[in-house]
Order: sequence, then structure tokens, then C-alpha cells
Amino acid sequence: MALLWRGGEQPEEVRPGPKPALSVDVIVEAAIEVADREGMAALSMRKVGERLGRTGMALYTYVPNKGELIDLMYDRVLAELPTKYDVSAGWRPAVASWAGHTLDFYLRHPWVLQVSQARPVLGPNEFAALESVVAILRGTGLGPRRTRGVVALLFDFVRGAARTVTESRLAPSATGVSDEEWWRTRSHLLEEVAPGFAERYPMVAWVESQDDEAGEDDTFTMGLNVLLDGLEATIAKG
Amino acid sequence: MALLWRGGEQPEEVRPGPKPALSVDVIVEAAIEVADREGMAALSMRKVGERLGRTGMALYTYVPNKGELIDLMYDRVLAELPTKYDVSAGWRPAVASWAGHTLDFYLRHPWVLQVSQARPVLGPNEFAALESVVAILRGTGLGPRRTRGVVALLFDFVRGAARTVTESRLAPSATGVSDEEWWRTRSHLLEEVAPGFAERYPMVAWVESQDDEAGEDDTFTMGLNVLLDGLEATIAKG
DNA sequence: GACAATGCCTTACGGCATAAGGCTATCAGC
DNA sequence: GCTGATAGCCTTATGCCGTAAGGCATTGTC
Repeated sequence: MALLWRGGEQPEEVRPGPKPALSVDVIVEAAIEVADREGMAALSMRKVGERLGRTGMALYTYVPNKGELIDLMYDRVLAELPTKYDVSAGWRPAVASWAGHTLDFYLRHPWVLQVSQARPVLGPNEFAALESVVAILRGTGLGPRRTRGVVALLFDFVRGAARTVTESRLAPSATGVSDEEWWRTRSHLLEEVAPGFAERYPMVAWVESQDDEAGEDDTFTMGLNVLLDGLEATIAKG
Repeated sequence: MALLWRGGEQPEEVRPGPKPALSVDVIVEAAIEVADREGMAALSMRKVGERLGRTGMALYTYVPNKGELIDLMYDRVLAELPTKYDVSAGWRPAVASWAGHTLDFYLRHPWVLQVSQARPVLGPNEFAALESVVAILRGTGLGPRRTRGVVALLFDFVRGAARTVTESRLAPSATGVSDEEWWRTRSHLLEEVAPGFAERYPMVAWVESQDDEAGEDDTFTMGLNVLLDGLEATIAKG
């Protein structure tokens, strides 16, 4: 917690003992690289230490434990998000832009989705991220209560969409099988193991049938538009 | 995979060797109890084995590995969900009812939220759950593509809401501190560590200010209504 | 009774977070 | 330059985890 909010530079008091060769910052950076590349499950103190030419235990000089390291990673990476959005064209394009940036962010750092969200880590950049959406919604005339609800809805949607994308990306790469191949194999298995699938689950069969609609935009954009329409209706109702 | 779809009873061929004292079903049941009570992180083969008076290794006679056990737990627990919703009053109350049931379900089994969702486990009850929402939406006239998008949005919203609730419940109980106390301590720390918080994050301060609106319904109901309004608009637009 | 198969066990390996204690480089004060 | 304290980093150890390997006793068929 204190580490999260530590100011620019500490007074740098002169102390006996060897100079620190590492720093909280380089450790956090190395840890983020590991998590970005290999995922949260593969993140271990030893691995981060090795990347810095140290043992895992060396990190405990700088960081009290793995949990706090993750908090630091989380807040650090949140700094990538824009903090201001142009609302001159209204809240709608601004929210759409926010959603897009936030989705990209989660796709860049999928492990972030595994950091607790209900109980926020409460770092400076987390508040900044929250600040940016609320600032957009401020112009809608919604009260704080409704704004909170809408913010939660927006975050849930974006995070859910990100989770869907990243999880479907991760699973096959682990086994070295292509995505398409994976689905084909799965379908074959399904037919073998559950004959009469289409009769048993007619709605599922229908919903997964070939597209009959025009429109090339993806699931994300679609869901976002539904959501924005709902927001518009909510605002209109006062 | 085969275990997921295994039919009612196997032919029960007579085999040499000791009679199995356990079964896949009792193992899955025991594992669910552990996960419900102590969370996914505390679920281990040894712990499930102990609950059944066995070692952890004994389970490997019935289940190939932990991952498949989790798949089985997942599909088993999904059987709790209703499969049919009354659409005689229109899709809106039916979807609302579905969302409520599904939220309760996730709150009952929070660990389910940690089972991969993009790459579904593809068990029978997962398809049944999907079938139930799509059946409701079938009456709206939406095509398969849009329906898919709406289903994703609905699931993302409900899962996000559930995650928010369960994670905020879990964190303090682990430390033995009450929820309220936790927030107060956190606030104190924040003031100490980040003076001028309200000036730095004016929007956050505003959105977290006291309620000025009437209405006693919670964040979930609010978000759901926004979402349903959006769905209504989408349907109206054809 | 011989033999094969099976449920369950113990042991072992390599991973994890992290507590404890030791070595050594580096400082302040003498 | 020496002494003593301190801090960075190490090795070692503890107790978890999933699971591979191999052993033993029970239970069936012939």
C-alpha cells in the first residue's frame, strides 16, 4: 500500500551495506514482462528473480511478498490508459473510445483480469482510470448512484469481452493446436459422444448457425452498441 | 470429455480386482463441497481425497487429472440452473428472471467464475444453460448474430456483478476483519498516504458521495435495467 | 490354485511462497 | 585503517501443490 503511493524520490539517506543493485521499479517491470509473455499462472518469484540475474529470495528485500508485487504490477500497468477523453461530440463517442482503449489494454495484459477487482488495489492509477470514465459520464446528468451502476456495467462488459478473447487465445497455444483445429476436433468429439446434438439443443444449434445478417462488426462492437442504447434510454428517462 | 457425457449407467461388466469404493460422482461432489466452502485456491487433490477417507492419489483411479475434475465439477453444478423460463409476459421479465437466477448461482458457487468461459467445457449442462437464454431471446426476432452478441453481453454483465460481490466478500474474511472495518482502515490509509485525494480525483470523490437519489434497488438491478433498455432499443431498430 | 486385473497405498520429483540464518560489501565513527 | 552495524543477497529448509512410478492386497476368471 505504501509502496503504491510512494512519491517521486525518497530522501536517499546514506546507509551502510551494499548498494541495492535492483529496485522496486525494475522488479515490477520484469514481473510484468513475465506475466505478459507467459501469463499469470507462470509468474513466480523465482522466475522474476532469474530474469534479473538473482534468486527468487532476493526480491524479498524490495517487496514484502508476491501479493504486493502483483498490486504494484497492476497499478503500474494501469498508467498506460488515457486519462482524458474528448466529450465535445457528446458522451457516446467518448464512452465508445474509452471502451475500445480499455479492451485493448486488457488484451495487452490479460493477467490484469485475474487481479481482484471488487476490492480495488486502490493505487493512484486505478483511481485515475475510474476518474476518466466518470468524467465522461458527468455530462449526462446522471446522479452518483446511477453513474456507479453504469460504470460497473461498462467495466463488466469490457472485462468480460476481454476475457472471452484472451481465454480463447490461450487454450490452444498451450497445446500447440491451432484455434480452428481445436474447434473442429471438439465438434467431432461432440458428434461422437452426443449424437442428436441439434435435436437436444435446438436453440444452441440455431444461434451457432451461419450468419444470415449483414454487418461485419464484431461481437464487442455489437454489445457495446446495445449497452450505449440502454445508457441513452436511461439518460432520457432522467 | 468422455466423462462429461457418459450416459446413465455403464454396462457394469464384471471385472477382477477390488470393488471400487468411490465413484466419479462422489469425488465430484466432495470437490464441489471443498470449492464452495474454501474457494478454488484451496481445492487440492489431497484435500478432496481426505474428505473421502483416501489419499489424494486414490482419485487418479477415477479421474485422469485435476483439470478434468474441475470440468466435471463445473458441468455438475450447472445442473442447478433452471432450463425453462416463462415468456408469456414477454422477454423482458424472463431475461430479468434468468439474470437473477444466474447471479444467485454464481454467488452460491463463486469458484465457477474461475473456470474458463471462452473455451467452454462443452458439457451437457453448459449447453442447457445456453439453451435457456437463447430460448427466451428467440421471441425477439433478433438474428443469430445479434443474439450471440446479446447473450455474451448478458453473461458478461452477470458474471461481472457476481465477481464484484464475491470478491468483496472473500478478501476481508481471509484476514478476519469485517468488511466495514476494512474500508475504514483503507480510507484512513488513503488519507495519510495521499493527502488531497478529493482534489486529485474530483470525479471519484463525487461518484462515491452520499446518495442523492431515491431508489433502494442495488447496482445489479440498475445495470440490468440499463441493459434491458438497450436490448429493447436494439430490437425496436430491427 | 494360478493368474490377471484393479483399487489404493507409499515414495519421489520438481514446482511453489517464504521463513531463518549466514556471508560479505559497505558505511559511520574512531 | 580498524571496528561494528547494517543491508543486499545467498543457501537451506518447511510445508504446500500435481502427479509419475511402483508395490501390495483384494478380487475376479479359468
